[in-house]
Amino acid sequence: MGLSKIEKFTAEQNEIARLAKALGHPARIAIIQFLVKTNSCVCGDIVDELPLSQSTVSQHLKELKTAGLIKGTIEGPSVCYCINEVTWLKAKNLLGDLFESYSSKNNCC
Amino acid sequence: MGLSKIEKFTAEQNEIARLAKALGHPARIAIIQFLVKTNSCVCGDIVDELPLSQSTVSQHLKELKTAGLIKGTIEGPSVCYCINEVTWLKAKNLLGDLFESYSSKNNCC
DNA sequence: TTCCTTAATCGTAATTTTACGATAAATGTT
DNA sequence: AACATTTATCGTAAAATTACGATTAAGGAA
Repeated sequence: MGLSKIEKFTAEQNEIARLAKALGHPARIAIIQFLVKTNSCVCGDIVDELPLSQSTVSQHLKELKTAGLIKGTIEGPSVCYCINEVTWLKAKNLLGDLFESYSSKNNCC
Repeated sequence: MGLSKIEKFTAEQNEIARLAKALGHPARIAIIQFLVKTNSCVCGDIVDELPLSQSTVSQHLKELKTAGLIKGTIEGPSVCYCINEVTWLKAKNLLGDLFESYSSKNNCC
């Protein structure tokens, strides 16, 4: 079926999974790392940074944008992308809390 | 094509993406949260906790196990699962570093 | 041994993802 | 206006994901 039954899970579980899934491809990690490294809007250079075709990169950018992790603003003929701080912090907190919630004590196997 | 060109990216990018992808489904988040909550080996109760069939849950468990995030030990007729601490901490660090690497200063759009 | 329980695997189907070339749309330049 | 640049979208194909029922495998209980 390929379609997750999102209605069966909590809003938080769906949200965490949605954000993690958006980060679940090396190209998108590369895009994020590039945006973080330059630490400002990046206009037009992203395609050149990736070993993928322009259309494929555009698709990955769209997925990151749909997930809310980045945002793009039109700047003349090109588009400038940067990290979307609000969702970025939400992802940081949700995933951070998940990782923090585990304690190695009582681990029996 | 559905196949990511993992050879085009760095080992770190692939590793982060691989771990994030494993967390990219609400059922797997639910499994992880359940294991974290009980904070010990969970034997046989996982299927009952999820709104999915036994075979589907088994498939999700396998993906988490393949990613290294959980481990299962055979305990009589059932299998006990728990968080795999080593990979869990690796994921925590890799994703943690990624989220920490972003600073909202100089954000222009 | 026979039965029951538990979990993995198989087979299958629908959907999504990944990827690329080609095309379209939008803006700036000459 | 004509052209070049940049990015999104369309069309397509291959592969992966998700899901379930049915079956298999393994261990414990009667």
